Amino acid sequence: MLVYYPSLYSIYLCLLNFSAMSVQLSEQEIIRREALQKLRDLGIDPYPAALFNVNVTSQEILNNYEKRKLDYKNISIAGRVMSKRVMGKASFMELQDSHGRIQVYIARDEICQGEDKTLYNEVFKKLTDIGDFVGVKGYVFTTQVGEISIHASEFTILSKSLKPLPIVKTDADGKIHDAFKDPELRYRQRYVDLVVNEGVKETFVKRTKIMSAMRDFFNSYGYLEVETPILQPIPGGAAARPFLTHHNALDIPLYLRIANELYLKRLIVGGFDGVYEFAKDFRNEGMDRTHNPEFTVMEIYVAYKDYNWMMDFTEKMLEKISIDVNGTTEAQIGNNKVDFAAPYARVPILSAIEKHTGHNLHGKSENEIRDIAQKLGIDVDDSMGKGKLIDEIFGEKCERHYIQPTFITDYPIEMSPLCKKHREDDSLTERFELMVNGKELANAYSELNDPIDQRERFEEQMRLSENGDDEAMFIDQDFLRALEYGMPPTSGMGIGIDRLTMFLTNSSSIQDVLFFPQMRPEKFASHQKKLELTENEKAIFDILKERGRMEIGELKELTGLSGKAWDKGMKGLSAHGLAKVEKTEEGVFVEIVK
RNA sequence: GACUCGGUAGCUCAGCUGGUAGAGCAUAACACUUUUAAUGUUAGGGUCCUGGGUUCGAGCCCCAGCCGGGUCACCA
Repeated sequence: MLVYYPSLYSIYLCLLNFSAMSVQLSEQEIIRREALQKLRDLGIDPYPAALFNVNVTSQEILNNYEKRKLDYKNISIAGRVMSKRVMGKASFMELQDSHGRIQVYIARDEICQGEDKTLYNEVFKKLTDIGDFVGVKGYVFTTQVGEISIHASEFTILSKSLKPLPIVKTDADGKIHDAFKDPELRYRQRYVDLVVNEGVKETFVKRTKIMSAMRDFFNSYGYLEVETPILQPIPGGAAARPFLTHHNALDIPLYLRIANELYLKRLIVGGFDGVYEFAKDFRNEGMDRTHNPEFTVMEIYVAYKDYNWMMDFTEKMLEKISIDVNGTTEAQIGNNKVDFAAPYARVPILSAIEKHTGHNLHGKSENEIRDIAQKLGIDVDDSMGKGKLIDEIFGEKCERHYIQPTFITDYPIEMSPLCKKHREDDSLTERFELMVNGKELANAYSELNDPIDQRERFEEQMRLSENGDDEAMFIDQDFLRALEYGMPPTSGMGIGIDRLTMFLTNSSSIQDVLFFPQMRPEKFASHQKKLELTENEKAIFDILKERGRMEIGELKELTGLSGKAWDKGMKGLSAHGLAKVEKTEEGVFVEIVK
């Protein structure tokens, strides 16, 4: 996108380049920069280059020390200082490494064996801040109040932190105080969220485990993990609005993929038994608690299978993933307890509708269905075909009832242009969606491999497109050519990784399972070197320039500014360092600063 | 896109239907060699999101905007 607008692009780079501008520092940031200089003055590099050997993690110590005390006589550990409690000649600090936190005991005469106590008195007590990375060597012991701790014999600064972290404290009852929970700050500064909020890392570790459990499952069947293009000349495989970009050398438009289905099927045409891809897809649509413009979908295609086989496969997969990740098939999702143990109920969509509305739609015409939808209180319009109407009815009246994993099967043909017709009813397709907690989790077909039927379905999509449906699919001629060479009967399945992660980590927002959810770019205060005065500031400055120094009331009078405008103007001028207010016995004077 | 809630110190938040900006933690200084939300004493720290308006006077009221959350709509 940016290449279309070079001027915007340069403005954007300018915004990003905020570090070059002077930034106002808080008191605490200034103090930390001073500490940095003092360390250097003491001959200590606050950012040493050498590696620091670590031979244990906090978790290992806390788990194993009681059982194997002798193994922890000579340990070396590194991490961030998360709290400091100084008590004269001895102190405690909490050290946080990638696995957790452990308390460290630092006694002055232990880390300073000789006469020189600088390392303790200055470096540790005064120049070490919360957030600094430090290395500690020593042995593990248990304090009088029973906390497993490290007794430090050596203390090393590994990296100085210049920006104070939010302080989150947990009291004796486990109650969290001053939690860092402003969503904007948490998502924009995920690094801080990860450091100070317990449990955030765990969500992301689980996300990765979900993907590796899934990968293991597929690999155990011998299926091949592949990569297909993200930049596509025709965005196919789903109905959605794509992002558009441009390739300079080829001078062609390219789309960011909305799905990878058509490419994976080409690989089945090419002779692979099973292929799968964890794909970042991109859709240029609204954002909310469950939608991010880029998201991850796993799609898998297996030759010589149908959607019945895929249901068995999918439920086995989810059962395994749930156990691998959470140690149980049960998952708490909001107020619901969901059990991922196979097998799952299988309900044809028309039966689901009959059950929850009392209307049997089998063999009903489009108009009859439209009447029923209206009776059910659903907004309908003439552009909606049979498939869309059924989808609406299901979405409004049925979807929310399927809390436990349930395969909803046999969708109407109009909604599924890439799916094979049902073997028993050609108004339906061999498709299922897996519903969990009232939401769609996975979608699968017996893939359409009849090239002539596929061409007709695409042409039907084109007619929809001409009727104004801007999400109808494009015709992908190369994909049709591939099908004409022949694709074996194939079943394919796609599953939303973000949504699955939300379910298995009980997260209510997609932003909680994405490290960096999309946000409007942050504006950084830009204190340009070139001063630009506001109208108010100028009015005051122009008068003051003439006189140099004058009584404040008189100056205000002369400017003719309102109280607020005057106040803003004066504040602005002092902030720029152009004017100074001085209080003397004769009164209050404003002076221009040279 | 609509509605709604919020934006005040580094962080978490108070702020009386308008009158000199507050607390806790954090920070600085002093004391303290097994503490643990360490403690005690003292001190400093503010573009009250931005811009207008009303007013003698606005963190507070009015208008416009920016950013975020929630709900709904659109959308798989």
